[in-house]
Amino acid sequence: MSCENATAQVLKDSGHRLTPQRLMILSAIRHTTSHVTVAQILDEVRESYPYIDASTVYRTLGVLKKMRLVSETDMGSGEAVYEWINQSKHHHLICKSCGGVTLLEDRYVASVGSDIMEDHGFKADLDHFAIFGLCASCVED
Amino acid sequence: MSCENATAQVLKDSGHRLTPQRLMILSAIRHTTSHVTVAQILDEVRESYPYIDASTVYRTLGVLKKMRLVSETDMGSGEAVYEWINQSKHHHLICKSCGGVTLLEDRYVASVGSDIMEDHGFKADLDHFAIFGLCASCVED
DNA sequence: CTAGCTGCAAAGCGTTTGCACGATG
DNA sequence: CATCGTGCAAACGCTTTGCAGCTAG
Repeated sequence: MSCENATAQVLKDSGHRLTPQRLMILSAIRHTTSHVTVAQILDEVRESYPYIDASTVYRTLGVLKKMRLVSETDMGSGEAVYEWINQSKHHHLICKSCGGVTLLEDRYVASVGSDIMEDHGFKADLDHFAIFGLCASCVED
Repeated sequence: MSCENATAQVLKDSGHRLTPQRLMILSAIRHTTSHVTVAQILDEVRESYPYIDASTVYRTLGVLKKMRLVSETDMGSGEAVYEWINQSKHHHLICKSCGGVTLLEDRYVASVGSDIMEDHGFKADLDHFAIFGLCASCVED
């Protein structure tokens, strides 16, 4: 039993159909440690099923987004990245120089959210943040 | 003497040419209280000079970005927004429901930057942040 | 004069949409 | 068997690029 089985059930229960394509897309998203692009999903799925179309991936991601099973983040310039929403919130530090991605625990950001709520009544969506900058090794240059 | 004169001098000093188009683009950016899109710049400049091309605007913005005179922010889905970089840092709260934009003072975010630097050696670029969520009035629905 | 800027046109990119066929429940 | 999902193709919107002519310094 693979780990995306539970998700399959959730999809089914919500009135969506379970197709091979969707299972493969699901698998591609869950079998990465962090975020994926549509291109990466396509590459992976095409290894076993070459006829998958980008529109199918986008439409499936649309469903998963609406069900809050995946998050979409625009990392600026170009493709959006998608990530499985799980219990342990985290964020990403993206180096503008080398493109490296570091995980950042939620505690760095969490307090900001409650401060904003208190002062502005604004319910900030801080589930997944992309923070740009220069990583430790690139900052030396 | 208009307020973009100083900028004109900076451009000149850095070896760039001062063209009427650039002056008009400069004016369009500075004469807004907050951020502008390329489309808005085009609209404004075309009122006095209808032949301006989008590529000219993009190229000028590229120069201004490289000189750190304007910041580019991807507010997700669609056009990037550009903003004059000035002394008073701030961020934007963008309501996903009504699209309203609220200014957020820098102090909410500033401490996060130093924390990240301390723990990860990552120099986060937090000059201008776009924070999505639900504004006070939309959160009630 | 001559490097750099412009407008035009076209291409590029990620994403969305219309449509008829096929599969799911 | 009715609906929903798919692949294909084409369109979309924002942005970038090649190019020949023009212009600022």
